[in-house]
Amino acid sequence: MALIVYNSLTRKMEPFVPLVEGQVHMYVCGPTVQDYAHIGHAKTYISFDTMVRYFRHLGLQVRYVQNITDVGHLLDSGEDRILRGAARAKLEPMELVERYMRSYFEDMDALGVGRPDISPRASGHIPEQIELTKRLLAAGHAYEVNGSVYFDVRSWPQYGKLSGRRIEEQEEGTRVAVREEKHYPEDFALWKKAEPDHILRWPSPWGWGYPGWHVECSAMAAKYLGETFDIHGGGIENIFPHNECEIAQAEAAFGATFARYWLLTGSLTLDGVKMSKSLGNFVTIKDVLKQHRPQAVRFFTFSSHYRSPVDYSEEALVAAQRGWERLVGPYLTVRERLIQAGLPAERSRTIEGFVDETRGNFRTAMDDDFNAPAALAVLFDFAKEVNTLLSREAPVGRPDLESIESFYQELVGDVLGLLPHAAAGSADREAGLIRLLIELRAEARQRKDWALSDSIRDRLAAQGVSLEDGKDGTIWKTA
RNA sequence: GGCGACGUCGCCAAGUGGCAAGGCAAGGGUCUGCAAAACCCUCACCGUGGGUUCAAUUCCCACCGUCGCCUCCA
Repeated sequence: MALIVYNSLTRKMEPFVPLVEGQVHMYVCGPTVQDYAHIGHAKTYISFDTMVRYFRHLGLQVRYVQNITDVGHLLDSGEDRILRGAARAKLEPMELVERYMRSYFEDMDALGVGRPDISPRASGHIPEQIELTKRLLAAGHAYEVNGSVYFDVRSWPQYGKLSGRRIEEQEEGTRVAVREEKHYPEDFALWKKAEPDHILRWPSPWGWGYPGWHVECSAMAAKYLGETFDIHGGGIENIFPHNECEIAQAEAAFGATFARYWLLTGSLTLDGVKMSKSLGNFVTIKDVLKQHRPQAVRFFTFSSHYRSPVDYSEEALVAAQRGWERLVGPYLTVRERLIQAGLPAERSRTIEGFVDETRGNFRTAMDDDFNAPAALAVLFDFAKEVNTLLSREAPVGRPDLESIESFYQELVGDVLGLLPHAAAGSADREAGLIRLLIELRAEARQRKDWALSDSIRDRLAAQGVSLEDGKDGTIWKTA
C-alpha cells in the first residue's frame, strides 16, 4: 500500500496502514437533518465518497459509517434545532427529521455519492449513548448536576490534542457564557435534562432527558467500527469542539485510541464567506442541480484538493461543466465508435502501454493524499491522446477502443463517478430514435440538402441533443 | 485576543531546493457545406522584505493580505 494521507491528529503525512489488513473502517460526521443539504455538504460528502471508491478500487474492503443527527443539536440559545424547526413547520419532530433525511439521501443519490454502509441515527442509539455516559461517570470523567451530565474536561489532560487548543487559552475568550451548573466553562454536556416543553426526551438513570450532540458519534462509531478504527472524517470546521469532544469521550470511556487517522475537508465558501446556517447564505444542492449536471458538481469538487478551502460561484461551476465535457468527450466518441461494424481487430501495443501508464500515473496522484486535481491532470493528458488518436486517418481497432472504454469506466466512472449514467430501458429507445434521425440527416447531407440537415440538427439541439460531425460519422451528446 | 490554514498566469488549480502540471477564458492556425468538437501554436518567474544555500516559488524570519475555528454548521 503506497497510499499516503495527511493525518490531522499528527499534522503529518503518513502512510495509510489499516488496523486490519485489507479492511478500512471509516466514520464520517453526517448532517443534522434540519434543513435542505447545501453545496458545502456536497463538497464534503463527494470527497469522502471518492475516498471510499478509491479504497475499493485498490481492492480494500470498506465499512463506511455516517451518522444522521436527528436529536440533541442545540442552538446557543439552548433551543434544540430539530424542535425549533418542527415547531415552525407545525410538524412532529420526527416528521421533520424524516423529511430532511429523505431529501439528503435524494441529493446524495443524485450526486452519485454512494450510500454509507450504515447510516445510524442518533435517536436510534439512545441506550448506547447512555451507556457511554455511565462509563464516563464511573471512570470519574463526568459529573451529574440536576439531571444533566457533563464531561469533566479538566479530568482529561489530552483534551485539545486534535485541535491544538489548550483549555487555559480559552479562558480569556470573551464569549464563553458560563452555564451555571457546569464546573468549568469548557465542560460539555453528555446528557441534558429535558425541560417540560422539550418533547424529544428519553428516560435515563438521571431522569428524562436527551443526549448531547457529541456523544452520538463516539457511541455509534464504537458500536459499528470498534473502539479503535481507521479513519474519522468530517469538515474542518467541526474540529473544535465537536471532534475534540468525540475523542475525549471515547478515549476516556474505552481507554483505547479512537480514530487512528483524522481526515478533514476544507470548508466551502460562497463569495468568500463560509456558507452556514447562522448566516443564512447557503445554496442548496437541489438549486444547483436545477442548473448543472451532477457530474459538474463532482468535477468542481475535484478541481481542488479536499483539504483546501474552496469558493463556490456560478462561474466556477460553468468552468467545471466545460472541463467535464472535455474530459468525457473521448469516452462518448469511443462508445459511439464501438457500435459501428467492421472495425479493425488488431490491437496496438502503444495504446495498451499508454493505458497502463496512465493508470499508474492516476494512482500515483490519488495515492498522494487523494490528490484529485493532479489525477484530473493525468486524465486530461490521456483524453488529449485519445482525441488525437481518434482524429487520425487510420481507424482505431476494436480491442483498443474497448480498452479505452474500460479505462474510462474504471477510473473516471468507478473511482471519480464522472461518467454519465448508463443508458437503460427507455433511454435505449431514445438513443435508437436519435440514431435514426442522424441517419436520415446523413442522407440529406449526401444530397447536399443543407436546409433539412441543419433543421434536424437545430431541432435536436432544441431538445438538448447536440450533434457533432466527424470523420467517421456523427456523435450525439445530451445537454 | 488565541489556535490553524493559505497567498502560484485574467479565473480555478497541482507542484518541486536546480530553469513552474492541468482546466476555464483569450488570441492565431488546421479541419468542416456551415456549425460544433478535435488538433497545432501563443499566454506566469510563484504576496512583500530579509536570511540560509553553489542554487529558493519550494527551507527560516518578519511584514502585508485572505480564510476557517474559538458559538450552531460538512
